[in-house]
Amino acid sequence: MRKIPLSFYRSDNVLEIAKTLLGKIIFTNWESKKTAARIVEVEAYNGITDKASHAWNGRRTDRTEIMYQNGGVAYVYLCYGIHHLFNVVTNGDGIPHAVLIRAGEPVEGVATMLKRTGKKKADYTLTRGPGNLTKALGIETGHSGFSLTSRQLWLADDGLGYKKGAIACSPRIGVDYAGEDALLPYRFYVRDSPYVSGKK
DNA sequence: GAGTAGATCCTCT
DNA sequence: GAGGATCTACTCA
Repeated sequence: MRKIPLSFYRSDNVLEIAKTLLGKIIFTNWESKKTAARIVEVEAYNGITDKASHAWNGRRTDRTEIMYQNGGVAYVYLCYGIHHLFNVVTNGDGIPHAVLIRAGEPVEGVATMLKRTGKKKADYTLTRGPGNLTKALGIETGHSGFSLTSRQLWLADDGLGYKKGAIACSPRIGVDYAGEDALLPYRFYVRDSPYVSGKK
């Protein structure tokens, strides 16, 4: 198991990074409670030419400023007033690429996840969907800007790789407002994981 | 089982 | 002041 190095995030091919992130593991470790989930679903947000991205057309605000940072930091923001969405910022300084982590499989600290989410038993709803995932991992907007190589939050590679046939792609979810860009096949997921969100 | 409303608050206009 | 990279529960059939 090795921590993913910063150089990985600095690639200019956000689609490649998104695909590669499938099977990797997100660790969080705050308040002495360690939790981890294996990523099974992601979406790529391709910078200023992508209407679905917050940074579309070079929009730059206090909130999106994080996306313009050098790759390897977390971008967390609140959606619908309830859900925290966790993104991995990629590419170099000044280029607002990001990968939204949409779903994972619990790996470690399931008891802690159950406590955080208020669920009684671990089933596939625990880390299915971006809102549930961040809740289970304890990620909140205050963690936006954290380095992904820090001691509290990091991504790791345990050597597991999915075969090409096990990975599928599709248009992104919940971005109908983005016009034709909503049709781009920028969502990648593990085909037979019950933790993948969206239609069954 | 399918469809829809409500929750709830930060961010940008 | 409106709306959103969502989820859940409830209605109706």
